[in-house]
Amino acid sequence: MIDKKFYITTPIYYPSGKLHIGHAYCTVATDAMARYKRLCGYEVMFLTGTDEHGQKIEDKAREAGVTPQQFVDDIVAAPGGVLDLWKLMNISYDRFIRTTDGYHVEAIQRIFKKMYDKGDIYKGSYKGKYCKPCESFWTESQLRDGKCPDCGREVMDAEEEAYFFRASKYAGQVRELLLNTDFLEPKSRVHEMVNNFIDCEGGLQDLCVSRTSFTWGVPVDFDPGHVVYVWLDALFNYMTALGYQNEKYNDVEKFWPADAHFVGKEIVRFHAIYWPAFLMSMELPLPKKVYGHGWLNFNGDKMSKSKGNVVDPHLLSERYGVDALRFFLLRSFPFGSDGNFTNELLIQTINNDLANDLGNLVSRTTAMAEKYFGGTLPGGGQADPALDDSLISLAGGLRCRYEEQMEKFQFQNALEEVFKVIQRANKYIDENAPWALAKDMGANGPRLARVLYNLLETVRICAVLLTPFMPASCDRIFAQIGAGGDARGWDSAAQWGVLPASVPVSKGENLFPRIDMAKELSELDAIMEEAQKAALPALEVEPFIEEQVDFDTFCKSDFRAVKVKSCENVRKSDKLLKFILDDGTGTDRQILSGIAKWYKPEELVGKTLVAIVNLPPRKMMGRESQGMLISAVHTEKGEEVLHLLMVDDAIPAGAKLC
RNA sequence: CGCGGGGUGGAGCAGUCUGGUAGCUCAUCGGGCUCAUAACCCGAAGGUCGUCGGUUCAAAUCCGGCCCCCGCAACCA
Repeated sequence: MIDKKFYITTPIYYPSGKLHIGHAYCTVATDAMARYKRLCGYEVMFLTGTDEHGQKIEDKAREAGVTPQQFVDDIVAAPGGVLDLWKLMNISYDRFIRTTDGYHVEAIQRIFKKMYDKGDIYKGSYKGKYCKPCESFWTESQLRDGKCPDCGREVMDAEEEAYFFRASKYAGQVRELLLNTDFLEPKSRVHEMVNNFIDCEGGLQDLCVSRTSFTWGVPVDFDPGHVVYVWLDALFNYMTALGYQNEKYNDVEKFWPADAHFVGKEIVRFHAIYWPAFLMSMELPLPKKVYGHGWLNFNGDKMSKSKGNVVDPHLLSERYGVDALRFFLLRSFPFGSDGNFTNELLIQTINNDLANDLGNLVSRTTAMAEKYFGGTLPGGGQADPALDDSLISLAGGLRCRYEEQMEKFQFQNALEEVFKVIQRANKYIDENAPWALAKDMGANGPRLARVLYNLLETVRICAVLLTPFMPASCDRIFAQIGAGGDARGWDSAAQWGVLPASVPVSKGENLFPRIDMAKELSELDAIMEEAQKAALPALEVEPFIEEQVDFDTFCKSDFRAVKVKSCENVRKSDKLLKFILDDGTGTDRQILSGIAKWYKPEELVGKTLVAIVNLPPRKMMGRESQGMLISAVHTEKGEEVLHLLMVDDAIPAGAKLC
């Protein structure tokens, strides 16, 4: 008997902030695969979730003034959170695991103990660098120029007691697994893993699996002070969610080993090396496949929060429809390699594939069925093999070609096959010119009915196969062409003539409205620029200078109170203001200052300011500036803000500041 | 020499493993059609496949040198 079970997972995402298009990409791919397998008749378990422990969450929660649990609850379960996003994107997960769930925590403790008892986990020390003021522990590679990446100060050697997993013991077995099986795909990732982490100098390193420097994690129950460090905690989610080492669920027998873990390329290492090693240690079967997909760049640049160029899936879903976004992600990029996300490509794909080809095909077909036959085709019809055969054979063989690509996770190619058929159908309309046939319904009615029927069948088959990608839109297509339940299934996608001849057809609203590219691009740019600004820190000040200045040097700077006698814009300059100042000497002092962006000249006249007066004079725009006015500067939302230092008008001109 | 990936008509990509007429989508130009969402269909122009050398009857494809871009090496999918 064929095994008709299928277990597939996404990574569990780290909820330290809002999820972005990259998370959506992986999840949509997994969802399409899960839906495809269900369509094929498999009993599917589709797992996703969140990885909620660790230092970063602890820190972020402290910043936000809430407990770590409140912090992750908010990001995961609150409106606009992870659960909402998956609901919005029509993600059909069967189970959602949070690593803070009680059953998972207990299971991890049992697993940790078992590995410890077996000797695969041992106590050692984690050598690294410690920054005392920050109370932070860093690895050699985390340092920036040999100093603390947070504060820039010197660090010292330190040791932290920690438990380690004896990965080295399994290095040989893992190496075999990677090199001699298709456990890890795409193949190109295999060499990267083996060369970098197994065949490297020193061989596969043991993995640190506990920490004492923070507390937000699964406690090691037999050694207080230690919490289980991320990967052991996180990776076993794929099994605890089935009920491994806990009583909450009971599906290990049924679904383990997993058929596929979809993961981003940055965590391939953990899934391809440590995960199998953990399982070997526990003497458990290994998953059948780890698939490392690529990343989406944005306009050729890596997406990152600090660059502020992350793409928001909420925004795009709301603007263009969830199905359009889902389709775009899987149609445009080969799943195994990086893709370059651009707004232009998004709109282009929606317009060309969905609006022009698919939407318009459905639209013209249903419109003609209504127009010429009142929505109900007469039975029979007149076939014409010379005209019909190439369409029918292409559509008839589609499921097979599609399946071949889907089984390899090549969504892009599977969709390509579907769209070849859709394009062929548009061409078929041209070849048969139904509008010409319709001019003499008496003579051509049966032929016309047949032509339209063939189109409906083609649309139906394509819609069945597009269902995993665009479930809601395909339902609308089925409704328009009158396809009932048995005309929507996997078997029916390989059969021609499933729709009854007299099926009721109705032209509904346009499935995918065409988008005005120029208008949309400029609006999107504006929105993203806005978002980028919002992502910048609210308030920033210059880092303090570490180096000390000796007192004598400081005293050499001559700061004086000065009164503004006049102030005007400098011609041909949009930055400079020219000040004539009373510095108490009786001789006017002229200073040029690049602050026109912040002040109007007239509002400064009469003010008492502070200037350094013994700087060497300097020419600016042909005028001499004899000193510099002192301002306070900081950055707000990435924008520089400046305030001139204004002091009490009771202070006489020329008073020295010291 | 840390490790990987990539450089193919104007743009974005496939093809490279398994040498043999260089393919797709978009954009451009010309034509057709009017059922349809100014959509659809046909045709054309445009590439010495980063570079230099080697193997071969034959190289985008195999081998070697060089140049350029990107990623990983640290909890961003």
